[in-house]
Amino acid sequence: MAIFQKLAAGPLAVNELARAMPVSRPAVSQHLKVLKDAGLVRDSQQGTRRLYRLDPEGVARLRAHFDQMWTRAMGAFKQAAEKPEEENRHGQRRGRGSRQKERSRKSVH
Amino acid sequence: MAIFQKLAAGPLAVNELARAMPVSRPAVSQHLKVLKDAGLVRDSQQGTRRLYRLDPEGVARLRAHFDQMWTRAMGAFKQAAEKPEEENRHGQRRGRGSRQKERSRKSVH
DNA sequence: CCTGTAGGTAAGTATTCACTTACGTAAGTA
DNA sequence: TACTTACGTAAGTGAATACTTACCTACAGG
Repeated sequence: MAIFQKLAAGPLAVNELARAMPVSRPAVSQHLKVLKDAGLVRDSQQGTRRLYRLDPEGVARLRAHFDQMWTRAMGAFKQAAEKPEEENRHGQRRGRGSRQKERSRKSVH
Repeated sequence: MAIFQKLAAGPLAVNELARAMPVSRPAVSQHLKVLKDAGLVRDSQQGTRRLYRLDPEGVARLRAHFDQMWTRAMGAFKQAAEKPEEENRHGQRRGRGSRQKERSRKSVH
């Protein structure tokens, strides 16, 4: 997020980013790779340096994704608050005499 | 996030959540604790069970936080795109003859 | 009371993460 | 051609995370 926010101010080379942060340059490179894979930044060769900048499209996509999540969450929530019937007071019975003491799924150890 | 989204559909007890997930009940409890500390969910005793539901206020706060981030980022970005002068073509010179081979800050090991 | 269901918490462990150092390569520059 | 700056990537490592099992307490019903 720190990198993301710095890039918001304009394109920067890896070195410039790294110099303004408490971590090494390779660390920054690795973060940039993740951001790039996520489509949040783009890079361009610029002589021997490599300029990174935000990718507005990717950012917009992510933002939309979150917005949808909040909206969905609050929408469904409000709806559930209006009719507090249903969705409750059920579901305790276990599969008929299943005596297991709360076992895990998964776990193969 | 999975828990969050399930809760969006309405209040649920820990058991009900856990049954719908690939992890154990205690794991769910721990996540709920984190969500609660973050102000995203609230809980209420209901007989022997404990119902968890989203906390609209906390959710709204987080949402606002993100919105602000997107807005700031894109705002600054757009502004920087309009005047592509400055903010570039500078910053390569190192402190005059500093011969260190790229050292780290931090690292005390 | 005694028993069974619900659920929080402690302790231990495997997995994931974020960094670091060490190299290796490309592009400008003398 | 040799040197230097800028970067990416591999390998290794410590710390943080996300689980698991094992307990322990609270409430509800017979």
